[in-house]
Amino acid sequence: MFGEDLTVSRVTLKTLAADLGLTEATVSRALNDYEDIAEQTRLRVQKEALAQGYAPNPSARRLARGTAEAVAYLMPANQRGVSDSFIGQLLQGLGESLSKRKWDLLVMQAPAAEDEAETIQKLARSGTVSGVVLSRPYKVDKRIKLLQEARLPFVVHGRSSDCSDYAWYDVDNTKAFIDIVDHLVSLGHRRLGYVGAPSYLNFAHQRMQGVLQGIKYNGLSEADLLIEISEMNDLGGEQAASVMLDCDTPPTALICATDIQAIGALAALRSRGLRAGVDVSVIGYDGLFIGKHSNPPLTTMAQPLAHSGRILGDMLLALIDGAEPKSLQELRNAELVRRMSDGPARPSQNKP
Amino acid sequence: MFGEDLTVSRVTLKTLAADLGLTEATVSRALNDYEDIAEQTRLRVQKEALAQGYAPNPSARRLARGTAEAVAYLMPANQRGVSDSFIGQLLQGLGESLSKRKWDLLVMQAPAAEDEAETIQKLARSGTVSGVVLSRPYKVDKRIKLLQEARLPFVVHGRSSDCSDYAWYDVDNTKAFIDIVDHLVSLGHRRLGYVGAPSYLNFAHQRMQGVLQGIKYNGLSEADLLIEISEMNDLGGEQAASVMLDCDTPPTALICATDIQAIGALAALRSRGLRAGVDVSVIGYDGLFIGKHSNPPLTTMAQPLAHSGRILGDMLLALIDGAEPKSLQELRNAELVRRMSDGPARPSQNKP
DNA sequence: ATTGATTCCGAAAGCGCTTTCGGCGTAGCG
DNA sequence: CGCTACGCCGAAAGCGCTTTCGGAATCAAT
Repeated sequence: MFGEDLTVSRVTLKTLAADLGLTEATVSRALNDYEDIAEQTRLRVQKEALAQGYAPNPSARRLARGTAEAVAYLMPANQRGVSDSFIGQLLQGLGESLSKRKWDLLVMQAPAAEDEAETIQKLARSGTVSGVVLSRPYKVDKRIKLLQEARLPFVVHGRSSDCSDYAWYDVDNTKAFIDIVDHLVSLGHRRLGYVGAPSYLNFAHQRMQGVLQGIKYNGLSEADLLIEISEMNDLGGEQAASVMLDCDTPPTALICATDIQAIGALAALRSRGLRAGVDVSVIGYDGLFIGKHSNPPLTTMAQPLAHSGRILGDMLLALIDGAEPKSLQELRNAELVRRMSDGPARPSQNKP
Repeated sequence: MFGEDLTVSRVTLKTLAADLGLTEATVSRALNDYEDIAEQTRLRVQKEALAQGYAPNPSARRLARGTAEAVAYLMPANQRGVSDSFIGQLLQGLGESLSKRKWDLLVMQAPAAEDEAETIQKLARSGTVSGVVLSRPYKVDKRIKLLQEARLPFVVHGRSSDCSDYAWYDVDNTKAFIDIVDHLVSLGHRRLGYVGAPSYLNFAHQRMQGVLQGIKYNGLSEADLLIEISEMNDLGGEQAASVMLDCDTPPTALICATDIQAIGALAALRSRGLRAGVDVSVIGYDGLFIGKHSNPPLTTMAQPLAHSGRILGDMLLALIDGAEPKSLQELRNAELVRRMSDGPARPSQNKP
C-alpha cells in the first residue's frame, strides 16, 4: 500500500495483524511473550510492531485483563501553601519502582478534607487503580479503614496509632525525640521547651511521646518541660517559641517537631537578641535542605527519605502480588546531624 | 435477593440494569444526563446507583468513548536530589483544574534523559492521555517537537526559544533580570557579577539575556560584568560567587539565576567575612520560602507560581476543546521583594 | 380512525485488547 | 501406516461501557 506513513489513524492490533497476515490473537501473544508461539513469528511480529511504532491502548488492555496496572498517590490534604518538597522526591521514587512493570502513577486529591472518604470509595469501586499509597496518616485515620474495607492494597508512609494490620514505612519518631532529649540533657540542659505540631497527625503525637519519655528516662519531671503546640509553619514556630522564651523561667533548649517550626524558633531567638546554640539550643526534625542555610544552620534529626518512594512502591507491588501486609512494615531511624543551633547549657541558666 | 451487601463482585452497569429492570443502555443514559430519557427514570436510576455505590469503570468508559479523560505531567528530568518544592504546588493546581471534569492526572518520568523521546511517543501513540503538561523546557526542546508531531495537545510551563506555535505560561525572565540590573544600578552599583545556570535550560538563557540587556540599557559595558555559570544548587552558587569575589576587582553586587544559587553565594560571602547587603549585594530569583530565613534574608524576584498549576490545567483543557494554541500564551511579571541582602554600593568600592 | 410527530427505551454493534478452546499440521511412536 | 503428542495458530467470546438506530408507545392534529 502507498502512504502508510500518512495514516492518521492509530496503529492497532487489528491493523498490525492484517499487515502481518496473522490474527489479533497471535499478534497479542507474540507481543506478550507467550509460550505457545513460534520463535520465528514472535520475532517477525515484534519487529513489525517496533517499525510501525505500535503502542497498545492501555484502557483496552486493562479492561480485558481486568486489572488496573496503575496505582494512585493520595496527596496530603491542603497544607495551605507550604509546598512540601518531599512530594517530588516521593513521586520520583514511586515512578521508578512502578516503571519496572510499566504501570502508571496517578495522583489524586480530595476536593476538600471531608470528601476524602468519597474519593477513596470511588477509587476502590471503579477499579481505577490496583493500589494506593498514603502519606501523613492521622492518629486515627478513617482513610485507612476505608481502604481496608474496600480490600484495596495500600501502603502508608508513616503509621496511624493502630498500625498492626497494614503495610507501612516509617521512621521511629518516638526514638528520634528520645534521642534529642538525651542529647540535650548530655549537654547539660535541664529545662526544655517543646514546639509541637497538631496531634491529630500521628507523627506529631509520636514525637511528643518521644519527648515525654525522654524526659522521664533522664530523670526530669514534667515541670521541667514547657509545651506549645503550633501550626506547622515558620510563623507558628516563632510564636510558640516566643511564649516560652518570654515566660519567667524560659527553657534553655527548644525541641521542635519539624524543621520549619525550628526555623521560626530561630527567628524568635534572633528578635530577642538571643544566640541559638549559645544562649538557647534549638533542634529540629526532618533534615530539610533549608536548615543548612538558616541563621544559624540548624541542628536537626534527619529522616532518610531519599529512597522512601522507591521502597513504598516496591512494597505496594509486593502487596498486590499477594504478600502479607504484616510482613511489609519497615521502621527506620533518624540521625542527628549537628550544625550550629545546639550547644552546652550555660551554667548560670540552670539556676533560676 | 438476599445478601446483596455481601456480593464481593463489583456492581457494574449490567447488574445495576438488572436490578432496575432496565437495559444497560438506559442506565448509561440516565447516569450521563442524556436528553432522551424520562425525568422519572433518570432519578430512579441515579438514586439506585448512589445507593449501590456504583462507580463506572474508567477503562471501559475510555475505551468506548475513545478518549483518555486523563492528562500527564512530565516530571523534569533527574535533578539529582534537589527536590523542587514547586512540583507539589503545580500538581495540586493541576489536580484542581482537572477535577472539574473528573479527569485523572498522571505523572510520568523518563527512565533516563535519552528515553524522553520514546516516552512521549509511547504516550501519544497509546492514547493514554489526551494532553500533557511540560515543565522547564530546554532552549531547543525536542520533546516539544515530538508532541507537535504527535498532535497531542500540550501546554508548557516556560518557553523554549521558538515558542510561537504552542501554548505556554511563563514569567518574563528577561524583564525580571533587566529590572534587577536597574535596581542595582540605581543603588549605585557599577560592577556586577552574574551567577548563571546552564543555558540549555531556556529560562537560564532568558535570564542571562536580561542581565546583558540591563547592562546595556544602563550604559555599562560588558567589561563591568563578570559571569560564572554553575549548577543549580547551593554549592554551585557558592563556588561561582567565590571565583568572582576572589578576583582582582570583584563586583559589588551579585545577581543569581536562582535563589538556591543565591543562598550559596551568601555562604561564600560569609566565609570571607563579607556582609551581604552591606559589603556586597546579592539578589536571587524565585521567591522561595527558604530566602526568608537565610542569613541574611534574601532579596529576590518572586515569580507568581501560586496558581500556575491551575492556569496550566485550564489552558490544557481549553486546548483539548479545540482552542488555538497561539491564543493560550500568558506572560506574567516577577516582582522584586526586598529583604536584607541588597543595599547601596559603598562609595569606596567603585574606585578600584 | 388515520396520520404524523414525539418521547422514551431496547437491541445491538463496537471500542482494542486478552484468553480459552479447539483444530490444523507435523513429528514421534509402535 | 495409524496412533497419539505436541507445537502453533485461528475463532470467538468477553472485559464494561457508549452510542446509533429503530421501534413501541403516547399524544396531538386532521
